[in-house]
Amino acid sequence: MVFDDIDKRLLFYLQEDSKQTNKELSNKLNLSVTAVYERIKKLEKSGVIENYVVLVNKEKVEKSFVAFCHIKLIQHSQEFVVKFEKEVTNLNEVLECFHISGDYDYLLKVLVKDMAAFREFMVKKLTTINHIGSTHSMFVINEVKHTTAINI
Amino acid sequence: MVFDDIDKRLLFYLQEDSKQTNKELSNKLNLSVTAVYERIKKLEKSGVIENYVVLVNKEKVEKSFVAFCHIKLIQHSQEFVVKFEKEVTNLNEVLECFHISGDYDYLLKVLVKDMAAFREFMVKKLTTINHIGSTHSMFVINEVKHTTAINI
DNA sequence: ACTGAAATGTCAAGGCC
DNA sequence: GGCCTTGACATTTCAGT
Repeated sequence: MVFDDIDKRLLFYLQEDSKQTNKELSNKLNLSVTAVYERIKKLEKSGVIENYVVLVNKEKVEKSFVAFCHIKLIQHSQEFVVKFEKEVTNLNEVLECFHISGDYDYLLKVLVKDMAAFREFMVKKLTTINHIGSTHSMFVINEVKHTTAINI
Repeated sequence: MVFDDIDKRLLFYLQEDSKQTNKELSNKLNLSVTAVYERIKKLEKSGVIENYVVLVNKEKVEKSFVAFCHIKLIQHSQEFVVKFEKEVTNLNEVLECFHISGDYDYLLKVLVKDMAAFREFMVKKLTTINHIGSTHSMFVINEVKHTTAINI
């Protein structure tokens, strides 16, 4: 699918605030409401717009502790990898999991209440997954920037 | 603010799909439309619901390359830190930036088109920021899990 | 928290560059 | 092909209970 400048601006606005009405967007883009509507539908159908979601303030729901965990597997056979990835995906404390280059195999972003909850998570959940060799955790002291908006 | 089970379920649904109508939500929660409406307003006012956004498919907009960059500063005076954090925040390739514990000071999540674009980003943007000591980059081979939904 | 009603928004149809 | 106007229908929002 091909974007023009209007599509890019539209995506910019929607990534900032998806609750704007088509009327508000039509004013910003100097278009009719229907034109905006049709462009959005096209972006949804083509899969560019993947989803509409609410972002929740993690402090307000008592999930203030963010950690990144490096993980190395013992072995890298297809079977082990698939199983590990599936089990990690099922952990709701794990918001993100990436297979990465470098000394470790995976990088996980973990969100829990506090350090005690993190310890609990490591001992009772993460390290009970088989085939994990070593782990190395880094704790977030401060979140400097965090956006879901892609610059298009 | 105190949540009951209904609020938690409501947040679960909204974190999955914020485009559901209050009517659909009222069915799932066995409430009236207005009750749902009022609960959502309360969650917005209290700041639990931070924002409504569109999530864009990064492959579809030619941003398929994700890297994590560790950064160490030369010095850690207030002045240097503030300036570094401000400049990093202004880089649109940087989606996330965390001040972290461990060998490095910061961890950045960078999103660009490809390896060539990443090189460009490092040479022309990131390393032109003053006071950066050393960097260490890790490349994402595969995204195993990525969600914005917090388990409440 | 519910009902009911006004205000507002979404979306389809048809016509015009 | 993309844009506009119109109008029907759905949803949001708010007052009263």
